[in-house]
Amino acid sequence: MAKKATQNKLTSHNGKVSIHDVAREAGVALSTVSNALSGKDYVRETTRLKVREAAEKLGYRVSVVARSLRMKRTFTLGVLLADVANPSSPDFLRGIEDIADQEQCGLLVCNTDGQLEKQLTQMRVLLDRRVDGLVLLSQHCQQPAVRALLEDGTPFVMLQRRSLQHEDTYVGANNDEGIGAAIKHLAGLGHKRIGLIRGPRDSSTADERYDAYIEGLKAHRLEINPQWVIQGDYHVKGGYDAGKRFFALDRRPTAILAANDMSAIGVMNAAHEAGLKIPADFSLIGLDDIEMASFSPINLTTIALQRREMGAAATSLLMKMIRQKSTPKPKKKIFPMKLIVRGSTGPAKAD
Amino acid sequence: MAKKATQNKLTSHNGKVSIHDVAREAGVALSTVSNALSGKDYVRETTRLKVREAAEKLGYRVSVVARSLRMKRTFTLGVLLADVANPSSPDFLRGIEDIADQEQCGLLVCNTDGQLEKQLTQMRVLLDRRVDGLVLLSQHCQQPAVRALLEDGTPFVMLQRRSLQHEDTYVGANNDEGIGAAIKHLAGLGHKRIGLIRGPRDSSTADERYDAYIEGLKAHRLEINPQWVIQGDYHVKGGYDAGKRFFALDRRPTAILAANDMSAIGVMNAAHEAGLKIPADFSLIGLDDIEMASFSPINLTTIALQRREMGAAATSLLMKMIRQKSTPKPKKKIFPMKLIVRGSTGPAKAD
DNA sequence: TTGTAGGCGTTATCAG
DNA sequence: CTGATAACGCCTACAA
Repeated sequence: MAKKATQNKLTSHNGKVSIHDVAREAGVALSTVSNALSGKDYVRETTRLKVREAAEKLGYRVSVVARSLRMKRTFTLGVLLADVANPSSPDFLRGIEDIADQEQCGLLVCNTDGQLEKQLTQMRVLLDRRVDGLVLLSQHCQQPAVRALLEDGTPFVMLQRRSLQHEDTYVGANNDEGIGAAIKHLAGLGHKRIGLIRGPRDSSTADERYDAYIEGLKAHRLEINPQWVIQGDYHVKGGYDAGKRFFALDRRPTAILAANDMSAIGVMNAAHEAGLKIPADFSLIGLDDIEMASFSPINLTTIALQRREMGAAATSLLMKMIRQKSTPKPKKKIFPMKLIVRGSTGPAKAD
Repeated sequence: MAKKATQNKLTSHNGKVSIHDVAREAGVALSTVSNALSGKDYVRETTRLKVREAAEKLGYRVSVVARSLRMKRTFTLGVLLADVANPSSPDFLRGIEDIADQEQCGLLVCNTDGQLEKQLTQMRVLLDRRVDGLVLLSQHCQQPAVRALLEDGTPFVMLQRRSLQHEDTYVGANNDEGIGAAIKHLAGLGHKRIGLIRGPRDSSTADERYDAYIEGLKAHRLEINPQWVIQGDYHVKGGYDAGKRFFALDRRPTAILAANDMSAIGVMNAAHEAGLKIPADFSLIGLDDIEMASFSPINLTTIALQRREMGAAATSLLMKMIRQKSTPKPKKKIFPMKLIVRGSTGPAKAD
């Protein structure tokens, strides 16, 4: 019995107070402290109280890292996104946080800048930290290297982006519906030439929206013209460039559907520079409904996305997967999109 | 010697492969694996290679949680901010991330929504996870309860907010300079009545800016009028309300200095609603220079803050504190502010 | 240069 | 109901 060195350890706490100290203070066994504090129902109330008092007095705080090691659960979720600075990211993040908070989980947030290499690095950072699950809000979700990392067994959800080649749990939005409503709105205003600024390549969402655009044009028997589809990048600059290219066309669209609000803002910048008025000279529709879209100098008609709700839904799904260790069949949840008509759309100019 | 149960453990890895497995695969001792992988220079190169190969083959990834427990270092930083969704937050976050990444640290990000209660909860979440350090980008930094948590010994930096009652390591901006330049600019344009939308209470930065505003007016011998100082909250809504109150004044300012760009946007919304033109009817200056400020429909004259640089500087300071365990004297780093003249300022209207 | 033997702070499993 | 004791996976003296 005298072999353990535990005894002399009892006195020396180098800064942090541990469960040992609480046990000693409360005059109970170490395991009792753990049981009492973690709310085991078989602990006598008086004991629990005694323990709690001791803990309080000593300023004891559990070490989540020790607990994580033991429980093989870190109570931490990893979030991978292209760019926090994109105005739509924080809303998703908030939704994720809503659930994480209520599940006592922390959030490890990483940016990938849309670069595969960075994404891999960040995924490793997350996995090495043994996060309980991953929320992927980033591109490259069908790259082999990414998939390899995903095979690791850590539960994950795709949010807003997905891999068409894999059956993953996914939360997205009904792009058909959103784009459809936008085109219907424009058609109703008499627009016959509708342009599209595409989202980045390697984005499933951008693909879906493109398809929905084509479908929408067909549905309203509008002209489909490859010149009216310009590649964007979800950023202002891309929208600006696309806008300039549109304006340079001889037969140019009377309405532009932008990949997202930031692209639409880019178009606004370009229009301003070119002396074109919106919606007098052409109509413009964004997508996302970021806060800024509603500011009166911008006043952008756009297709709203329920980002916070989507983030929360994805995280709920993730938590479910984490809880029931076994991976049942992947779930999908598609949120509605809603057209918000503001001041950037108006009747088509008579030709 | 036959008492240890280590041996039968060697075969059973329930999912994750551990350093044990690598040791066995490589035919070396467990500690050698650790040494080899963590780059100890006394490991023979051939051994290191052998180990690396084995690790690769088995798909071994270090468990940062186990390492954290052992090393008493989690390689994780906690970031506390009022709101990720505020457009200026992500830029700070990026700066923080720049350094964290290069230091192999992860970032645990929490929102407080400016609520003391939430801030305390989040701080506990962070501290329980034994983050190596804290970046505080949130209010309430002089509340006793917050200070108590800070006493815990975890290194921390104040970014953009600080406690005037405590000597903390702090990274901020030169508010005098920024506000001074703005007022000089307005005075130069002939403005004699300059209003201010104040930042939230309990914010040191808002206080500093208010002081700078008063100093600026004095320096240019301009009228100081309490009616021209309206409380805002750094949000659009607060700016909108303030704007309306300004417009309702009988003798109203010909120029408004907003607490931040979001407040300024709020004023723009209010002006639009009231049929007032900027800068024809009054001039407006924001503060932050968020990306949006440069978009042509907004085109806001503003005072730029080097957010990303500030975030990075704060984090560098923090890392330094973490490394040299001892807490030397707190450092301060003040960044310049720069007036960016755009289209929201113009000559004062003749009275 | 490599191997051995703790122990970091918890929780879980069993005996009492 | 409470109390020993063994892991969890890793790092680090110290010994060989």
